[in-house]
Amino acid sequence: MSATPSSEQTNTRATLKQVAQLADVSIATASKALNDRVHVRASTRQRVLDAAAQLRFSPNEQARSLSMGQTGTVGLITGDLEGRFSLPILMGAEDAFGTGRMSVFLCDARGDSIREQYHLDALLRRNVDGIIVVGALTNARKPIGRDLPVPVVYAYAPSEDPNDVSVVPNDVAAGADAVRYLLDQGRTRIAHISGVSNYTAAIERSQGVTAALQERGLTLLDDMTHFGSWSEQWGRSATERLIERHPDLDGIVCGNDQISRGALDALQRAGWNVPSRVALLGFDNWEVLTTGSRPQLSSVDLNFELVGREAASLLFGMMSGTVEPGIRRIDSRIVTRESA
Amino acid sequence: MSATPSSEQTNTRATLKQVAQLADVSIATASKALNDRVHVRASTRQRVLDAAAQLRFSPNEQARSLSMGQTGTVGLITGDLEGRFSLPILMGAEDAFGTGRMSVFLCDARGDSIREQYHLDALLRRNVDGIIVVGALTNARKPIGRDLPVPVVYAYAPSEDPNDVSVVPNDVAAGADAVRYLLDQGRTRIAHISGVSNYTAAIERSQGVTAALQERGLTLLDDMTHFGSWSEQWGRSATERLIERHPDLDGIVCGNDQISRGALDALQRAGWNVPSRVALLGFDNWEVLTTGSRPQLSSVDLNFELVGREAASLLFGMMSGTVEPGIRRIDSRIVTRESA
DNA sequence: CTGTTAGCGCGTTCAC
DNA sequence: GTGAACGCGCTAACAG
Repeated sequence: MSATPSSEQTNTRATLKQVAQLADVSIATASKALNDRVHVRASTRQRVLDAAAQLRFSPNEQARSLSMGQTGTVGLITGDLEGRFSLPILMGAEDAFGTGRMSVFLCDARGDSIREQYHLDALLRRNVDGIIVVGALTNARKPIGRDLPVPVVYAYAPSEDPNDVSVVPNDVAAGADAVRYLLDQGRTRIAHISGVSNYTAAIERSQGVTAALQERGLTLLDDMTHFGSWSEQWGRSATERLIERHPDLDGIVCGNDQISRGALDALQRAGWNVPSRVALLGFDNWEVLTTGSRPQLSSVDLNFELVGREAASLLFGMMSGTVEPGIRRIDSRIVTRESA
Repeated sequence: MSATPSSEQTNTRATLKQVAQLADVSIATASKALNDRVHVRASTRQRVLDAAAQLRFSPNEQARSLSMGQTGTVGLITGDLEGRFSLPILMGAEDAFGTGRMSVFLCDARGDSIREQYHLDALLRRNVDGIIVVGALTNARKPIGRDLPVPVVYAYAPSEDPNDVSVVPNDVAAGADAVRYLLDQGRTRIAHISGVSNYTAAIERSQGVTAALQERGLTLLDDMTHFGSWSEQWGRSATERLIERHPDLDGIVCGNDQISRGALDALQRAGWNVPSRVALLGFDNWEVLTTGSRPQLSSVDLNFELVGREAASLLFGMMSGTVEPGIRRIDSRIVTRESA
């Protein structure tokens, strides 16, 4: 068959009209039969179904949505190049929608607000039924538009406007959980090496960490969170300093898994065993980092898939009714490996 | 304004009809004016443009594509959960299409061929203008369908059918380049620790490695490629064995960056300096892995963005003409850091 | 130059 | 039960 030396496309798709002709009924009847509407005789319905099957008919969504007013598509606008956060969220959303029932336009704005507007316009022209905006950081962001004709849910980075609907990880609780986990292991001389100091995620986790310590009348080593960057290098250098100053150090809460890797490296070079002397607990549960090291790293998983799933079902709710505005916070879970 | 306690959506979008009424012309004239067609007086055109601006009109793509026969959308079906390969490809494709001109449906089939068919059907119902299929491995895969009504390009994993159009990294050349790079540094006692033995990527890189050594009358240490898994752990254990057997080892080509990290760890524990005693070169150039270690890892970048860009422009070509079938191979580039 | 007419493919009244 | 007729929003062919 397709033995043409160069690729070409001539196949065309069957139309409802053709199905109707083949079944010898009107277009209207064919439509009713296929959509399982009432007022159509069983035998007629069967003729139509057979004809449709024979022609491998499937309805043209363009035309269908033009008359129905719903497209069955949603837009996902992300600013997160790496996809570290937006892909799990996308997958969660796909799950919530049900495979194939709703199609997702993925738009990468690359942190550029002009490109973001461009994508937004394209999505509106295409009449998406809703939009999910995924931020690159957890910092609150400006709303993507005012009085849009479709519902919008903000995921990962909440909207600054309290009248919008947002879903984010619960960073405060995650920080507190991390500390309690270490405390329950009997660790009491705990340090916190975090990431960039103006990231909401870093700040809120730090608040949770501090609060959980206070609950038990404890404080952080150095009485502060050490902010720096999200890198292994920072984890290494910060840990080296801790090693010098605090021979009694017995646990570190690391701002992410990269910092955790750096800390592990520094501890091992100093001959401090992990986890027997110092326990290590990071955030993000990025498998390529956590399962490669020896010992493997325990980590707080922020459940991005759940964030996506919740965002999708909220969007669903807004499409067919009304939803309370505000920020939803999704709980995290600790994945135990060998470092803590 | 939007001070309602719960989110709702009532805004509706302006239609061409409304623009025409406001400008006091017929719908057809309005259409011509907005689409910059001929046969419309300058003053009339301006009236229409003003009206459109005032109503913030933008055309309904559903209706437009229904009459034009083109939707301006493409589908990207991927099986690669992590997005390690498909996201750069997606970004390359977006670039090639031009932001906003073409919208991309992202479908994650998760390696499940049933889900893949489901997504394919949905894309066809939505009348996408073309489809890019991104594999999870570089192994050749079965065509996604026969005689589809739209052009298809396979990226990363080529189609088994030589009449299809595929774009993949050039793994043989990448392997050869890696070895030549080490040879040019004066390394001659080179080992190759690769990944899973039935991955085309692993096999082809190995072929390139062997061939490039042969060019200079050399062979691999142990006279073979060491296959295993794509993990740090495998890199570690394989390297430990090499250290025992080959005190003259001076370079390792690692199947990916994770193996490279593992090798680095083993070498450093043995007190073998990198790069002065042993040079290390991996594949993939996954920054989170390569820039976190000390020394930072040099790596062969397989240029996934270029793969995506090429796939997109081939798709473009097929949409508006004809394209030679077959497999295109995209060249890699070596990113030099500190390990080689 | 402009307006009228006729589709694109489908869902949905409303007569018959 | 069935089918003709209309509309979704827009573009294209033809008259004026």
